[in-house]
Amino acid sequence: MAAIMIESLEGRVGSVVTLQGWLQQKRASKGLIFLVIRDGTGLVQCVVNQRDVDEHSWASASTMTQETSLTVKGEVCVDERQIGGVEVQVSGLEIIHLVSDYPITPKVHGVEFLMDRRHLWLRSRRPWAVMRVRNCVIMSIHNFFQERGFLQMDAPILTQNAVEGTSTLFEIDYFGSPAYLTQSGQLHGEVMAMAFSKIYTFGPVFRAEKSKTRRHLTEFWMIEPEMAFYDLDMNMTLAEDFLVRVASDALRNCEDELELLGRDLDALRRVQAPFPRISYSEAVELLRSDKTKRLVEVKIDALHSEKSDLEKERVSNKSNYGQLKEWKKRRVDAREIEINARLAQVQEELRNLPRWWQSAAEFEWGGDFGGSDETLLTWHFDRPIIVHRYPEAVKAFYMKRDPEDDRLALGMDVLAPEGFGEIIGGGQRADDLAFLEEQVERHDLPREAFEWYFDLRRYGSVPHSGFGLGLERTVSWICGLEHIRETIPFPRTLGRLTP
RNA sequence: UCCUCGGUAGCUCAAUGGUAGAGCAUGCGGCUGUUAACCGCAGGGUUGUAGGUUCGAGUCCUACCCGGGGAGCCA
Repeated sequence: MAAIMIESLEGRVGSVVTLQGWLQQKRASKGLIFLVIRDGTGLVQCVVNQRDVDEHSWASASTMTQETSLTVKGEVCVDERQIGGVEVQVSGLEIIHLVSDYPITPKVHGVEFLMDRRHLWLRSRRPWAVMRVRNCVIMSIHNFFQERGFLQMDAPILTQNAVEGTSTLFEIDYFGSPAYLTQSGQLHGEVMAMAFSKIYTFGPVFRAEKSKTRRHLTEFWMIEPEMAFYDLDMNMTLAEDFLVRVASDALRNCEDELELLGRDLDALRRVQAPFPRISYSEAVELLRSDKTKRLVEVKIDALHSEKSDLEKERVSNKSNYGQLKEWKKRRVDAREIEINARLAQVQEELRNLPRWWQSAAEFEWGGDFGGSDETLLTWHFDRPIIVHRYPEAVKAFYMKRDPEDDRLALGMDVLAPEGFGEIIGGGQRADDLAFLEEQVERHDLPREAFEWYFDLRRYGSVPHSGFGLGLERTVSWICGLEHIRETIPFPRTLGRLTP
């Protein structure tokens, strides 16, 4: 009999099936063992009753340890208490490989410990949910563009071009000459847009930024659509439709996964067009306004009352401690650890918020937004927002200038709500040869390397636009994750290149 | 590079300058419906490294190493 995948068990109530998988968890009492089996498509509890199985199967179930691989046979039964509503009454089982000392035990682990064992951690429930959402987001992206007639193209990874300065590029030796790992497929995307009108890239990019934050990877996947004959407004509308699609596909296909991750689904349901569009100048005003000040004050008050509640609870727990029974003391000890961890978090936020407000209040027109500024901006809205028309100095050399105000570039960023920040950056590209030549000179870029790019403006130049979406930041937002390193199977960060 | 927090048992964390502990994991025993099961017993430690202060240092001081978070930069 061929093995059945766990995800298809619901439709097989009453029939006898064979499953193959790994033991995720075991609970035993006299004459009865509960095995939770994982096969990548889901989890199912298998009940081994000593009365119903032969001696060999019973012995196997008894000795079995976490992550032992096995084949199990049994009848699918309805049990409302289980996830998926079914469990398997085991009639026989066979160990394939018995494990001893699997390092990731069913308890809380620290980040470093888990990252060092990422190759095993990926078997756990949270990574399972995240990787399934990532897969869903990837399919959603392809479907969105394919349905709209975009051509998928692969930009080169090895390149000579430094699109936004060389300080953040990984340099390699290319047969004796310097070359770089690409940090964007955009320039090559523009080439293909002039050949196919609407294209998108989907590939890895590399940034040698020495950033150690929850938003940064040195290797990540970027999606960059590029459209001939699109102006800034059309570009923004496309980005909007795109994110609405990604969020709704995730809600439709990954509700279980998102719930396992504790995601607030209502926040995702609010991702509907139109997104608020505000200009950079309006955003600056908003940052400096009393509205932002009040928002910060409300947050600070909430944190203060949470802090005093936690401290009160800690004191009252301590005062009763002596009279408690042993098992209750352990409860209190565990709760104390929880309280301490949350208090540390609250304390850090309380330290940060006044600084954030300070820097927002003193923000001067012309600068680029920092992470805290973006967070404060998104707190004003319940869905993603689009900020457009930035000062040209903070944007890339290839951005088109605003015909109505030469100080501005026709760039736009999409900021995800709930503090997740920038997930899309893009804009309308400069289509005038003389302007681009001047820009390359002003930015001190090697002119020779851009000759082929200039050709696009020599032969049938048209208005065109595009944007780049960071896949991992998007998955992070959809899943509601604290840290981007959980969104990619093998994250590459400052100081981590293994596993 | 800078700022900030941390490093104690396999893991997560406790411990006014005064005898290093708990939970989980592991092993053994108990329990026929468990949901991070529960109950009993047992083993498990060079408190990151090197110095210093002190009658006495996990705790205080100095330097270094490693890690978390943040700034800059960015998706």
